[in-house]
Amino acid sequence: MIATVSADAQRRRRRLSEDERRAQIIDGCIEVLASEGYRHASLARIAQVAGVSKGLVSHYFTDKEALMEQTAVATVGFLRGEVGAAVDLTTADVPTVLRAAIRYAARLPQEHSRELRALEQIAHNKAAPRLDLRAYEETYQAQEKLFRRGQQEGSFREFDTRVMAVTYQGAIDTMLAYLDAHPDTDADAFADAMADLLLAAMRRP
Amino acid sequence: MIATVSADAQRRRRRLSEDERRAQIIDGCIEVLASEGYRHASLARIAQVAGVSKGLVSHYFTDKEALMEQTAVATVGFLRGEVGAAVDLTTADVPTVLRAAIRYAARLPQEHSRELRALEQIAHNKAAPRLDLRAYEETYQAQEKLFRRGQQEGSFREFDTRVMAVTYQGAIDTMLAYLDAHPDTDADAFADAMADLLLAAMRRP
Amino acid sequence: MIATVSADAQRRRRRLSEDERRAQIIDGCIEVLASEGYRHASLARIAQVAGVSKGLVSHYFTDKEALMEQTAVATVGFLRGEVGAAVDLTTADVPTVLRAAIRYAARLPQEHSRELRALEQIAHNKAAPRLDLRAYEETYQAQEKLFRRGQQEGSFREFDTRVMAVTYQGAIDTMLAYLDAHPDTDADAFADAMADLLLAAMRRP
Amino acid sequence: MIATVSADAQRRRRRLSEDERRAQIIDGCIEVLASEGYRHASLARIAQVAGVSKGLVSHYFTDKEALMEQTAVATVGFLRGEVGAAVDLTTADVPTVLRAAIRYAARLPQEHSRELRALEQIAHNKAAPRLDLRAYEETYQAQEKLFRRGQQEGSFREFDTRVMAVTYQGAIDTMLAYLDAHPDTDADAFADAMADLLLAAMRRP
DNA sequence: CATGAATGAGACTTCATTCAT
DNA sequence: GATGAATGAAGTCTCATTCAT
Repeated sequence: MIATVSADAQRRRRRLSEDERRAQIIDGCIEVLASEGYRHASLARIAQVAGVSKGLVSHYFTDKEALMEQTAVATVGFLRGEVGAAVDLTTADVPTVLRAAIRYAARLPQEHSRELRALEQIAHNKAAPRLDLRAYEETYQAQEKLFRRGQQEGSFREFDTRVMAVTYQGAIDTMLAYLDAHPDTDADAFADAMADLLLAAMRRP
Repeated sequence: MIATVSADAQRRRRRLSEDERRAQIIDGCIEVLASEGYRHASLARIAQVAGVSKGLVSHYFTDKEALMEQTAVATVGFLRGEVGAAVDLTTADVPTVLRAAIRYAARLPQEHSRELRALEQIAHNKAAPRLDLRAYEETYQAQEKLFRRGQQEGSFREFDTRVMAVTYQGAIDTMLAYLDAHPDTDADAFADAMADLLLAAMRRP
Repeated sequence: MIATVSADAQRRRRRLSEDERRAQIIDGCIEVLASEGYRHASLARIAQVAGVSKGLVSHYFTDKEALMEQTAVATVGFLRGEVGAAVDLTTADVPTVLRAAIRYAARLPQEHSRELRALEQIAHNKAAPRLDLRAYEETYQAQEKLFRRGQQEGSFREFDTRVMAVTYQGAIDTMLAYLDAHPDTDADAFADAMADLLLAAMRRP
Repeated sequence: MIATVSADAQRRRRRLSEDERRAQIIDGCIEVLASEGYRHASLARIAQVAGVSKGLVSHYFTDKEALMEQTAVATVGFLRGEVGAAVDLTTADVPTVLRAAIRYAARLPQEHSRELRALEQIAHNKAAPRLDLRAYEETYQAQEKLFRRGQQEGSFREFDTRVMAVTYQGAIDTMLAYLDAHPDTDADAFADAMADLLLAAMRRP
């Protein structure tokens, strides 16, 4: 949970700090996006789920677009923190890093399905798709850097790192959606198998 | 082009068969989705672009959701036909089939960017995500069948075919989006490189 | 009455020509402005009084500002036509023209109180007051031309024609408001008395 | 300035007397009305300009209408005081009084443009137009009394004093608006010319 | 006394859908 | 069959007013 206030949503006219209210509204926004989709994510519905009046949402967020954007930023930051805390990108060798990253990613749908779904809803419905492209570009570059390190360390063969980054990211994203849609799947096993496949694609023969 | 009626869209009150009308409207729907996005795809705008009255759209399609669904079905069928015509799934050995399939897919964004974008818009805005799951399930099973054939033929090593299918499909989908967003990329080279990577993941060492 | 459709306002889903609908809506707008003031002239109220749905108002008029502007233009044109038909500005000598104009103006509050009030409401609440200034400037110049003709014809003494125009117009406008607020007043007598006063101010002694 | 507190508007939580607070808020109200118009005169904006919280405005004034009405009353009283102090209505002969009054009025747009504009905004947006009528009635009667004195003193000819009062007041009001809209005009010269015209209308030939 | 967070009614506008022509 | 005028529900946003602090 990003916000821990949802339990008290019933009370009337509680006075909260600006940050608490923003978190509460953003949490409601995530909830509606995740469970009902962007189509039904009206400000009225979000306010209702957040346990807050419509007017208050408009008071804290200039307009709907701003709310969505800030929700996305907050959620990305939150997830990045979770992943970052779990995966050490620097010390280990690259195959180990990738295995850990894939394994960790595979657990996200179980623990943060809500946030993942909300993010996806925002990403595919926002007016300005340029931010998306930029965000992906950064991700690709970070991954390419990692792949090149693997190549320099000798564990990876030569391949086009950009193509690999697109392949890798596509596999991960699709795995997240698949695991979210099939909760009975053994996520760790699935992740390990996918890591095997991807590493087989990269490893020096 | 799915429909070949767009040229005549100007003419007024042409008497067309039901199928022609549906195709005309679906083509307008694709056009608006691809160039203006789901947000701006009102029935009025679709009718305008299709060169048809609003009332006629409602006459041929129960409601907006039905129009979107039928547009998706028609477009998927169309694309599947295009790919199927180009790739012979039976005679060649599996690695060759996959190379050809990936290469062909990579050319889709150039030739059918409109249809791909429209499909994406529908997929991420539709009310019922179940169709997606079912459609994907069929695709996964077809791919798994292919992978198992490769394993039986001896060209592929043992691996979890479901995980491979998810990996493979994710890579392809992401490639399509990447090539659509980066039109200057050499699609054939990109496809070949990705085929190398995926086959490296599958081949017997 | 500008529009003659108000009687049928009850019927449902009558299909009218664009011009008739515009006139119907403009008539409703005038009615609300005159009887309830700009404050209460919401699109919803106007639609209700016009016997039309809210949506139709938005269909025929881009936004509220456009509705108000077109209502003003239509009403000014209507009143100008009424006055123009009654007063011949060219043949008679200037004092006679002014007497006739003042007398005619004094009758407006009886016959077109609604239109006068509506115009006033729009004039004092519109966003761009520049049009007002321009409109008044034109009026002043037309009056100055008339006053100069009187001076050349020898019936008027020398005076500052701009100051006289401001005085004259202020007197007329105030008379209209006064007669509208005091319907029992004998409008013709009032007009004649005011014409006497204003002509006394202008006549060669 | 009606209130002399605006300089201190910055200070926080100053403890002021009730009257001082009211004056402070009324001054903010005038300021917003004059510079931004009734449309933008929300209580929030008025409170902000007055350097006071929204809640305090509601605390001192029952509702928005009451604030507007009291602002109008205070401003009218203020302006009347200014004029009254400058023009001696009793000692001098009537033509002299009128000349002085018109001249003084002509200076108001320079010195009290803010108050005049605010008053105009309130007058044209208030719910109850009855106050206006009553206020005007008093003004008319005072002027008629003056005109009758002029007739008794022999300087004025016989004329309908009510018509003259309406004419006179309309001329003055329009002059004020004209001078406010055309600041480059020589106000004294304009006033003298208008006094000439109005006195010509009244004087015994 | 004073604040400003919070509410909720209502304004404008868009649009899927209906139906007279 | 085909049109597009008309409807009305829903959405976003504003703001006068209330009330916990």
